[in-house]
Amino acid sequence: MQNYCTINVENSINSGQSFLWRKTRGYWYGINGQDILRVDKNGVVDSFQNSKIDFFRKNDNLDEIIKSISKDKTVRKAVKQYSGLRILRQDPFQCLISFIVSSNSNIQKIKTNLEKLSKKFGVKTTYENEEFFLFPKAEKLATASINEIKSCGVGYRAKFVKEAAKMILSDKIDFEILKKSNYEETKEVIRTIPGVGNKVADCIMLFSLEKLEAFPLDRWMVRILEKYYSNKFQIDTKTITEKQYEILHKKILNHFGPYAGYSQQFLFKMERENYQKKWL
DNA sequence: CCAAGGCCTGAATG
DNA sequence: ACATTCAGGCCTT
Repeated sequence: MQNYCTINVENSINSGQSFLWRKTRGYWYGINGQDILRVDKNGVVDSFQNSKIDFFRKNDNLDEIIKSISKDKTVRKAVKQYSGLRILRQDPFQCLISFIVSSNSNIQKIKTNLEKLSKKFGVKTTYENEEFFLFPKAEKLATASINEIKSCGVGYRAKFVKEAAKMILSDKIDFEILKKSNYEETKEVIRTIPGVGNKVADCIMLFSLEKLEAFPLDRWMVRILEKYYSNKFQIDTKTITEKQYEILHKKILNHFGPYAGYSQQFLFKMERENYQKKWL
C-alpha cells in the first residue's frame, strides 16, 4: 500500500500550472493573487495574509483519486514516478491572466511576462526581508493602457488581459459562483472572456475553479495521447477543432473518470521530464 | 462545421 | 552573423 499523503513541493510547483515562484534559503516563495505563500519542503504553507487556503489540496483523497485514475499502465507509471505531484488551488484571477498570457508561448516567457506585469501593476511587498510584487489587481489591469500592458512583453495578448480584467470587475463573471457551478456551465461562462479558448478554459477550471474533470489539451497532451493512447483516442487531424476537442474530452472523461485532471497532470509531468524541459 | 492564416516575442535552430 | 522556425492557442475570415 503506497502512501500518497506526501507532497512533492518541487514537482508540484514545476509542472506548468503555476509560474510566480522562487526558491530562497530552502523555502519556495510564491505569489498567489494578493497573497504570498512560503512553502517548506514538506508542503507546509505559511501565508503572508494568514489565508487558510488549502493550496496543495491536502484535503483531496489522493488514495481514492489515484485509484480512480489508474486505468492503464501509462498513468500508473506516471503516478508511481511522480507521486506527490499535486494540483494547486490557485487564485482564479491570477490563473486566468496567467493562462491568457500562456497561449502560443512557453514557460520561461510566460514567467517573464507575469513577473513584469506584477512589477509594473502589482503592490510591492516585503515578506521575511524579501521583496515581492503581488499579482496585479483587476482594477489596475482594467484601467491600464494597452501599451503599458504590452511593455510587459505579452504582445497581442495585451488587449485580452485588459478585457479580461474588465469582465472580472463587471458582474458578468463571479469566480465564487463558478466554483460551485458544473463543468459545462463554468466553461461556457469563462469562454466569453477574450483570449480564453478550450485549452485555457480547462487550465483555469482545473487549477483555480475546482473542476478536477478538466483536462487541458495542449500540444503536449495531444502528443501524449497520440503516443500512448492512439488505440483509445483517435486523433486524425493536426489541429484539434472545437468539436473534436469536445468529443475527445468526453472520451477522456469516460476513460479516466471524474478526476481526469489529475491524470493529465501526471502524464504531462512525466512526458515533459522525459524531454528534459526546463520549468521555471 | 472546418481549414487556413495571422499574431507579439524571444529562444532555438540552420 | 542573420534569417527562419517554433512555442502550453485563439480569433477572424
